[in-house]
Amino acid sequence: MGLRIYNTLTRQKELFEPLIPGQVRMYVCGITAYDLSHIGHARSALVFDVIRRYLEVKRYEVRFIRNFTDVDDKIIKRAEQEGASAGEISERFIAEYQKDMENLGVLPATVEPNATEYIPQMITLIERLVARDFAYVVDGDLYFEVRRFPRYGRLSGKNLEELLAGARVEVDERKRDPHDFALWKSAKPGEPSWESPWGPGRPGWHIECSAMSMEHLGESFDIHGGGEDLIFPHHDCEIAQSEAATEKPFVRYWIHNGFVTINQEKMSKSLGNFFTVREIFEKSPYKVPVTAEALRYFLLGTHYRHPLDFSDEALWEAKRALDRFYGLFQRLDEATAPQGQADALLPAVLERVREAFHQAMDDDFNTPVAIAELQVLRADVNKLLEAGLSKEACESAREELGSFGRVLGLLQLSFREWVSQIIPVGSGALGLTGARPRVLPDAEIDKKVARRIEARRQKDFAKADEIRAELAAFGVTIEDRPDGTSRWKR
RNA sequence: GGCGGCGUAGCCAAGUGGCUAAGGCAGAGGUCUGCAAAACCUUUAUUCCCGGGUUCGAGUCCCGGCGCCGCCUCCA
Repeated sequence: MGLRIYNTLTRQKELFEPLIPGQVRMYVCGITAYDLSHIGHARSALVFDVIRRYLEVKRYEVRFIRNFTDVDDKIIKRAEQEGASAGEISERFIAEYQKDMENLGVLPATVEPNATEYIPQMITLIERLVARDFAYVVDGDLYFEVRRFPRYGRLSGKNLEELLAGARVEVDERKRDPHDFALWKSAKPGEPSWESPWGPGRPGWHIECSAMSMEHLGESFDIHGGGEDLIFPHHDCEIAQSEAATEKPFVRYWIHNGFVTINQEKMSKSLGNFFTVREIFEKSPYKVPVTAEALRYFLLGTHYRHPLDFSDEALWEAKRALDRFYGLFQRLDEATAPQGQADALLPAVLERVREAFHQAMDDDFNTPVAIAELQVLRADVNKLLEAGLSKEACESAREELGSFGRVLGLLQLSFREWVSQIIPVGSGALGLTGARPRVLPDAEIDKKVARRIEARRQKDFAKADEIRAELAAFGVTIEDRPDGTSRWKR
């Protein structure tokens, strides 16, 4: 049984076979660094993070490149607005992005190149296109001539005639075809520029990804990914210029993630309907690891190719679902059945889930099903725990859940970490109606819980209930054990 | 206008020809408990937007509607 991946190029799921057995070379289009990242960017990063992790679980050696576009019209514009240089702007937002990704638990890529560090490679690539007569100059700008590349538009399923019918293309009379795209733009006053055979200027957007991917992965590689809005024109242009230059197939598997929407509409800068990753963390009543995990669980709960509607309510629903896993972890930590009456049943339960989990992930990275299998495992382990699991069995169950979780970047915290992660009173918490509960230090809670245990021992239930209500006001919930002791959580 | 996608329970979301339509959240009843909480058990879609068709058999394939969304311009 092998991994099957939906390939945008062929519009079907295909058995994954890397060019070099045992190795995977993948490139994902990263961000243009001119502003804070929103949840849509987070989704893309997370999806490819999980794909990368799963490929590694499948024992592939993965070489994973995720780039930054650090020169571009929007960066230049922002730099003008702020009286800074384009380099300062891109540097700043690359750092902000790295911080968001770290908070989200997105693993660093093997190489995270900045476009401006690859100008010579871009120039070399463009020279090859010029030599092969795929490029022409107009007023110092260099264009790729799409008519010379008959397969242009194949990835997006478009052809030039149909594209022309769409009246949205602003026709530049100087170009031979409206869809010819810039490989090199001549410098305008005040703009960042580099020397080139065509005069000082800067690269077009598409050429950077071709140059960086080829530099790090070779002229043909396995996986190229990005958001589905990049299919056209960006990825079609990449294919055209790369294959025109090399005469080799550029990429074997094209993977595109669906959008995050707000009220069913694409989340985007231009519509202004976006949440930044930063504000999710800032407004969350929980500390970073817990918020990150809730966001991850939420984002992976929908298949990566489908649209996903974001709402704070849905986010906290994910948090509640995770609470149940961590509740199980708490009980597994306690492991109160030395005789382990149900131990013998555990291996079969684990084996079944192992199988189902991998089957789900092998089917085009079906994380919703994979998560559902973890939920089934959670329920199964709960049942066995009730029947009696030894300390060793509890540990192996916990370990197994952790190792499945690791693939998705979930379930890596301890119960204590999960549950002690409320942030003290702040401004209105995102999505939490009413006042945020004040936070009581653990020691205070332990003291009150001890007093309550004593009250219960003396059958002073009025007092016990009073203490419980008091704690509830601080967002602390009590669970009494059969042996008269109590555990708490918030 | 061209190309593509989606429409499954109160909500979210898998399933793309065949056992009883996964799983989560929310709800109801029960076991447990001093009462709770948590957990567990039971329960919540005779039915998958609508209408035809193919098939022994269809959310699943085909045709025609309706609704929503995306790409065709920068965009994860």
